[in-house]
Amino acid sequence: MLFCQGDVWDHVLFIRTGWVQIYRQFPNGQRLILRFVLPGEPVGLESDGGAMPYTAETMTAVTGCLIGRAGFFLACARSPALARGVAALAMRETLVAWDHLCSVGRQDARGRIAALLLDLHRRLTPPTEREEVAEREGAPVRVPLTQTHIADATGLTSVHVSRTLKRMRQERLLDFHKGELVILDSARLGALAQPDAPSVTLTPR
Amino acid sequence: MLFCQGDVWDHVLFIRTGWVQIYRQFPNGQRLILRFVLPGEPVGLESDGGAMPYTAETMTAVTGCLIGRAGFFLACARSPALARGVAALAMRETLVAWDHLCSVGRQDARGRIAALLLDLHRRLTPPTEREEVAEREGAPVRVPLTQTHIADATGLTSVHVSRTLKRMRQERLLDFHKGELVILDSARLGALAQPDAPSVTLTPR
DNA sequence: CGCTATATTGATATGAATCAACGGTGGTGG
DNA sequence: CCACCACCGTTGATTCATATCAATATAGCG
Repeated sequence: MLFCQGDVWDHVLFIRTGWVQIYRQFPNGQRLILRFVLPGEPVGLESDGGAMPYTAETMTAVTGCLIGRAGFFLACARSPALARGVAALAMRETLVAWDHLCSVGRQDARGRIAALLLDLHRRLTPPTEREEVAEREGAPVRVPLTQTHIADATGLTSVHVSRTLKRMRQERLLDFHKGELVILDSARLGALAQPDAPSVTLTPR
Repeated sequence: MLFCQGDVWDHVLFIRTGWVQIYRQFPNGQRLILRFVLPGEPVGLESDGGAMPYTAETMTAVTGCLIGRAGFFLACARSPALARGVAALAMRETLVAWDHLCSVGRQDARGRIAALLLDLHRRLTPPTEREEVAEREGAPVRVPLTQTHIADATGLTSVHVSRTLKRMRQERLLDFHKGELVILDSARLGALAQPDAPSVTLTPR
């Protein structure tokens, strides 16, 4: 547990290895995972300096670079390039949140799970290996999630995630078992996850 | 229509008066409203400079300040304070998106609508008048939304929004008719919208 | 060994979507 | 002035997706 919703946390942590989950918890005991933090990504940037509006908890052993919040923003004030980079990071963060929002707000269980697992799979694949999509299909990737994690990230129930994963396995879309993710048919999965509409074909208004 | 998903839009627009909706559209014709932009807020900041990943459309007559994207970020590069401000803006934007995500992912129709309308009502009320919550109850506020807007922002159907608003009206929670929003019982509405869990009372893990 | 967390499966309940019809309203043009 | 039309909201009947409740299996772990 890095910090808990409500804590004051005057640091920023850049993950080098391991996974972290960022989530909100609700009075009724439910929670919603906002983001999985992978190596190279920051934790704790989104804050006004007061109580953290979310919880950060490690999912595996984690190493990273811990920086004091005040010092970090002091450095930003001295380096416009750094400040600009942080702004770009934060804006990309918003776009990621909006993708997530669309997935949860407008897709069914299969679509949400497809979107989540495809996104994780993509982020875990070095960009140099892109374009060889077919190559990567069938290769197992280590993804330290439980079905409960998937449920909490997609706004579903773990029971329903279990059923849906079973169905997707039967449909030869993917296989997910014991933290091993195998993408079997990225084309059909991508269609399920409904990538952004080709805006050219949409009549505006 | 300020710009359409897929367009290149090399500007940033700061709204002075009027409302703008930011949304994603999907191949099947559905859409999801990501954000309502109110006076004082920016449009088009979240972008990598390429095709816009969302559509921005005016909901009323709008005035504002239109700035070239390149010039704006040039100014950021010269003024660390400005860059820092933009970064803070973007981070707050992410927190807003996460609130929205929680609402859509973990609440029922009443909760989602309550959260949306309370949020709009709060943003429309000058901060100087805070603490006089009871005062503001019962005062109608102009909110230029249709029920379809509410549906597209909450991930529901306009049919279901109609039924749910009727029920909330009968429960004396609020009244929304023809763009006039009246908050009747902000306490019960706030409970429905499930504000952040009081993290102190939650046992971590 | 029993503990706890995780996954699976079945039966049932429920919230929301869908399909369909209809009424009001404002705008537009004849 | 009226006829028409597009949009918006309402309501009812029905279907469907997902939640809920409950039982069981399994595996890791101290």
